[in-house]
Amino acid sequence: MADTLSIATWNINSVRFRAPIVERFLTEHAPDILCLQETKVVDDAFPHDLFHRLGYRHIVLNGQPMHHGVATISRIPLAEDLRHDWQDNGEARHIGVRLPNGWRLENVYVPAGGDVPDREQNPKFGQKLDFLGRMTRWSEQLKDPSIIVGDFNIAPLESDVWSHKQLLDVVSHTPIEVAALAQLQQSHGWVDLGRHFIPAPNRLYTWWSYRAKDWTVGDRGRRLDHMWASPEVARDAIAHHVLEPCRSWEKPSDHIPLVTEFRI
DNA sequence: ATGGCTGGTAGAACCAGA
Repeated sequence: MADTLSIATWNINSVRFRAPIVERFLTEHAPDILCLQETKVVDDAFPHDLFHRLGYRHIVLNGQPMHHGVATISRIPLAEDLRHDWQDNGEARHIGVRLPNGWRLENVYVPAGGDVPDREQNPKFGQKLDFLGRMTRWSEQLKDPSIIVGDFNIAPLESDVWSHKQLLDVVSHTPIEVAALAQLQQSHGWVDLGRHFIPAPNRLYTWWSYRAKDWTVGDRGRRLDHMWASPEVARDAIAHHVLEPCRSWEKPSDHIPLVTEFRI
């Protein structure tokens, strides 16, 4: 009998503040595994009870005070794997696990990179590029069937942003970031599952700013969140969901969840 | 009109997100 595995990724912008919509998402969509970014909570204060109550008893954390933080939450057993500090500054931006079938699942929160797209004027932009460079060197060596998901903070394609022209100088869509992301993708032959299921130039966004009073007016979105798979894993991807309605839920995250279903 | 808002933490004329 064929079986399926569904994996979700969501930049939640505080897992504690967002508890009601996390519960709604898990109840309505029930992925097997949920990868969260920007949990904004130290591991000791993580809301384990919320997830246990919903049937998610396997949780692997990499949190820190105040900012950042990632968590991988599952109904099926997980084996904790490596956690990388690709920025080399102690921030909690990655956690890796192994799934029962041997796949690796990497949950990553790439740095935003500040405002100015120049590493001389803005050290955060340099850190973002260095993070991607270290990821690329890791990815080049990777042999195992793997899935990497999360908030990559880069919208690579013209159809990944509401205005290619107006965002060319805006961090997240600059040519230097797009080139760095392309190198990372090429280093393992990663399949971009979002564009596998919804090819360019179709519109595909995962983030809308909080600053607009109504996020749907003008639809000024960007595709910052991604799900990538090794070529052999991508062959088992059978469906992909982009859950835009979650952007209109009560006290929403500025990012929406993505879900991919795999045949296993 | 891509920063107009948001959350965490301190108790800010804060920081960070993107």
